[in-house]
Amino acid sequence: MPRQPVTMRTLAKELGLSLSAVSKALNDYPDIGTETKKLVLGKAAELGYTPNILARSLARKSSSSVGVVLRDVSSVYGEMYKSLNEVARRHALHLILYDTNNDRAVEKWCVQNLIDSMAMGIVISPVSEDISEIRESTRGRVPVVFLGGKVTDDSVNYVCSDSAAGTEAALRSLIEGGHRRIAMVCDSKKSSSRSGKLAVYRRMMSEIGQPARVFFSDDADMDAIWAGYLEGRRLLESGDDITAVFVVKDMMALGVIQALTEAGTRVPEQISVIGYDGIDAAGLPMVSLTTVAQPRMEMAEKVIDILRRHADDADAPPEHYLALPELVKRKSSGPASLRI
Amino acid sequence: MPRQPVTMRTLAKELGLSLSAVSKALNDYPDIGTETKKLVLGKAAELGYTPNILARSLARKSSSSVGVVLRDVSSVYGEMYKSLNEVARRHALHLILYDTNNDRAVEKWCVQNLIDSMAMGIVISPVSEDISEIRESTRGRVPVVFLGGKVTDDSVNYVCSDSAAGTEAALRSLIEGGHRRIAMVCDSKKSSSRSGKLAVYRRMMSEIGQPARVFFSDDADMDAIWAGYLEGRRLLESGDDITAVFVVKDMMALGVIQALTEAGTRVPEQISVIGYDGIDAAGLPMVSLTTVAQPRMEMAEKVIDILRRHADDADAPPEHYLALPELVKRKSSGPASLRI
DNA sequence: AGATTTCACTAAAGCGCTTTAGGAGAATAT
DNA sequence: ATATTCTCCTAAAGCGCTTTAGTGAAATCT
Repeated sequence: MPRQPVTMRTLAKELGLSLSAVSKALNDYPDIGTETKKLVLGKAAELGYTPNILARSLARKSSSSVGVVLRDVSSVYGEMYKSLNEVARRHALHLILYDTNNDRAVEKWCVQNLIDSMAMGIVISPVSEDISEIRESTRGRVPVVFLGGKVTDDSVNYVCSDSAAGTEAALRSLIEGGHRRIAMVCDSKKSSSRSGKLAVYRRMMSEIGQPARVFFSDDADMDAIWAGYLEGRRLLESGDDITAVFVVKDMMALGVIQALTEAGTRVPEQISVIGYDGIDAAGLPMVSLTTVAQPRMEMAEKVIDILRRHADDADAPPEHYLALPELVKRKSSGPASLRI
Repeated sequence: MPRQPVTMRTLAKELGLSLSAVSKALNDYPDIGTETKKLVLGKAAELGYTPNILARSLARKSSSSVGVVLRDVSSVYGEMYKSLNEVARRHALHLILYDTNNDRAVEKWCVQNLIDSMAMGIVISPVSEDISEIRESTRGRVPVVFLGGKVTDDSVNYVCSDSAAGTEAALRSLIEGGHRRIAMVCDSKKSSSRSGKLAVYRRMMSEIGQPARVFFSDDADMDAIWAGYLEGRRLLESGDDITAVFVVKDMMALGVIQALTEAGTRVPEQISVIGYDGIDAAGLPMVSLTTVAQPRMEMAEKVIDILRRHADDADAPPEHYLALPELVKRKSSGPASLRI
């Protein structure tokens, strides 16, 4: 028999109490008797009462779910979802995950939907650096945290890894390994310079008295691994006798490696490769990519943290968090002395 | 100025109509005038009205969000999320994704939460094959589709790949490539035999007059890649002169390959390896694992399909869908003649 | 012309919960 | 003894939408 759901009304009836008394007991209000509270809680446990989240959210005008809007769930940020989910669960929050597939229209739809579901917050890795539309539709209604280096507008909340520090760590490890002719492979001119990776590279190259050797892949729509592959080939054809290369994205780094090994260049014996992101695949034994990994749990915690603070106080000042990434050394890089 | 949200009441006031008229206009009811409908729709567009999803769901007693409860989001089913999300969006559905981390308590919490949010449906890759608890809490309240081969109880809905067909395709390709001494690596005794993979293997081995060479890794809590690694070593130590191996999970296959290459056995020249699942990583150039890939889009469509049908009609009979997987040949397998 | 049907709309209850204002009774103060 | 404060509870409005029952006017039928 499909007994019908037990609501607050059921509890109230059973105990001869008013609805408000039950509500107060369940929500730890101050003006409720200790005895009554016990009674209500007992009955609730007995009847297996669980609050209807929808009704509660509607009445409270804010739900307990946060929207996660990603350009591509099969990216680092998708992999960060696991951490995000765990942190969220600890705070009894629910995550609604959207993959916008890099489509601004879809992105807008997702954001609107989240607003209409009275989401408690939105974390988003936006399609474009132009976030005016997102700001427009979320305007004051719901706190937003931008994820990843795409947005570093100080008037909004954002969490990303400190790419300057990460880049420096990667390059320093190469330089300390004796490398001098170090190339850099970037995805897009804009994002690499905005995040500071490019600037750090330029500075460090000039510090060791080397020219900057930068390879740009500016075709946004290309598969990252394939983009990396093309740049790997260009790098080989450049004629520069490069001994190491720093790639701004792991996926592209895999493409670079592919191009190198295909041309008979051994990694890391002839050329060391370091990526950036710390994707799961980098850790596979047959991949074993040295990479600058982002501290996922830390970032996830910070995201939820900021969201909660801004949910409590709509006028809280914008917050920014730069997580310190960690260089994870694997088999794709080594000292320059490996060279024959 | 943070103008306050425009609701149906706003529209009604502006147009001098009743709330119900507005609702009917927006929801395509039959008993509403064509003119009025136009007026309402026009005003709605003008004021940028969007319905409050929470209120709607509460009133309708069913929401437009489906819960996706996965044992591990970084598995094949996590990778299927992208497809699921796309199909869902086409039907204006929202996906709430949970990672249970293989914990039954967490799983229960997730399911309960979905019920309390009046989810329109739940798709779940359950922690355990004992789904009594799940059935108990969802009992009639919400349609559930089980994902993956763990559950094949005909009294519930499930969608998974036809592992018998997949296994047959993999083994046939090996046999046609001239292989005879073919081993099989399984994760757990139960799941491999329940899904039929083991039976097919046994049958096909006997058909070519070969003994079954099965390696079980029964430690459930082990990292799949490491589990595969161990079985790979056992396989080498077995002394059997094996030329090919079929592994029931891609992640384990990667471990097997790792063990083989580490021992100086070349893949596929000396031993061919075929996995099962079709995870993204299998397609990476440096991995290039031959695998039995599940048709994600097709399965996603079927899942949503079943859910929708059962949401409309609570008494619809249970449905089962076996998707035909496809053998994707890559560099980890080849004909036996490669052997020196 | 009167009875019946159809059309297009409104009123009002309800979904399950929160929250504000207020009230009865007991405890303390004057 | 009355006035004041607490304490614990209730009543009722409200969140934004859906949906059933009902109503007056126009259209159709006999």
